Amino acid sequence: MKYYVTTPIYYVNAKPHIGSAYPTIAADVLARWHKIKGDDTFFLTGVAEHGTKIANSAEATGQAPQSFVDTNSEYFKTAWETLGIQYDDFIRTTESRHAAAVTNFFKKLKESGQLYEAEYAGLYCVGHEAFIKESELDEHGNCPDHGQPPEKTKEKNWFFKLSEYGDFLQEKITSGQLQIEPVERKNEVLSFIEQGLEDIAISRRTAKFALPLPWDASQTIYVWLDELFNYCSAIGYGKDEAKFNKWWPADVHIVGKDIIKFHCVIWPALLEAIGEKLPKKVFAHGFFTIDGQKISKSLGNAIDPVELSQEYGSDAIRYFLLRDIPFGKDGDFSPERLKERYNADLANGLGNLVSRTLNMIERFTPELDPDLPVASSTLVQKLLYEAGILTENLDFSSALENIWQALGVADKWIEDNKPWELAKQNKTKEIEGTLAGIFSILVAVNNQIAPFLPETHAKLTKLLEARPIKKPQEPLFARKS
RNA sequence: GGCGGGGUAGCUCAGUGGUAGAGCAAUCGGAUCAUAACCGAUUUGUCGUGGGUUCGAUCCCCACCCCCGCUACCA
Repeated sequence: MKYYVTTPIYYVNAKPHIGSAYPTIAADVLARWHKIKGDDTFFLTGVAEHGTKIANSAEATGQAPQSFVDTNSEYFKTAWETLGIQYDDFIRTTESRHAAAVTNFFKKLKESGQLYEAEYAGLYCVGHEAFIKESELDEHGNCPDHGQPPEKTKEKNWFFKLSEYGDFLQEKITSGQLQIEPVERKNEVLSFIEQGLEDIAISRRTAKFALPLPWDASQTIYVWLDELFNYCSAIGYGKDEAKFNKWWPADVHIVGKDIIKFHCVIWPALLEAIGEKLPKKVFAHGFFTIDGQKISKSLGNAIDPVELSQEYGSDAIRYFLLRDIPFGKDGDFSPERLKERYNADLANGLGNLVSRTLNMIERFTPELDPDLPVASSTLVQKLLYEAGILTENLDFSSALENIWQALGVADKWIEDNKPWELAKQNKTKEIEGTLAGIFSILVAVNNQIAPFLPETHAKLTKLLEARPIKKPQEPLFARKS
């Protein structure tokens, strides 16, 4: 089986923050899970580098746009490396492979007969140097940022006949050929489609730092469409047909809930227009607040995942984000909560269990051969088996909950059998039975945590495979006070 | 305004027509192999407000209050 998973491509105007790390970690876990399972897996992430905002930001720092995005995209690569993200490809929309693919894509679109030229009437804000939505205006009808009324402007653009795709999309979504999860988001998309779709302008006249429309040099390609196409350009669309056919369609696009319409309406309609298959699933994750407040530049409360993982380790960040907030729902991120989880689950839970188990084996039963088969707990087997299914269904928090319940079974088992008492009575056989059983739970748990906590998995594997078995020199997770 | 989701222990949430549960936090006890970690017990709740149906509602109905999302072309 092949498995193709993508993240959104992040806008390099800002540095990576915890919010962009979130879907990236989720995608990484999924990709690792499928790789372990033996699926032929491709995990794509990347950055979006075109647009007027980028051009303006570059100008503000006195750089050429290209060198600006060259610098900024590196921040993302560094952040992902720190967080243990093992992507298979990292696409940048300013790469020539992307530009070439997008050009092909637009030629195909034009040939499809789904494009036409028309006037686009909109509210143009001079301060923004861009069109502004009516809903964005303040109560006086002014631009909230620039305090002046926008001009009603018309410009000639190329349009895509999105309005003709309502029935098509509805059918694909309700039939499940295009899955949208969680279900709230699916309903949202369906109700949006029911209101009637309008055609969309796919080119711009005033945008800066964007790809040219292949047949009309006065227009640039609407950057959103340029960006959406990354999912295809990265896997060789129009260039390496074998590669493209191997991976497309995507098995899942992981996206933020703010961009579902681009992914669930515009994107599938465009794909249909050029005769390509639709992605199988779009999964929208929720947003989180920081200490109950929205993440915003003006509050300056954006959290740098690199700094955070220097304090707690990247595995702890991965664990926290996926365990504490059900994937698909909104949540809150606070340093206190992270510490609580870290201490309760990682230090006291997993770390301490490993420590006490290996220590007892070293002290009481150094002769124990843990590679001999033992009767294992059926409860643990069930919990871990379900954890696998939950992971595959992107229910990461429940999967981790199951795994941690298995750890609880092990702790209880130790408590019930009290190996230290048996040791006083020299009941070696009994101790061996208990400790071998606990050890087998650790082995099983270690396998299940591999996609979530890759660093810990590597450390624990070393500990569990060492012969003779020794207690860890350093705690897996040192408690934080 | 329209459509949709939600208001349950300090926190995050689950839940059913018969007067409420989990995890974390807190308190007490046990244990001592372990990262003062582990195990057990316990506490707290007018289950948003006011009505209604019912023998009985947190769960059904009505009204109201509050919060959140969507209501397209900034990405």
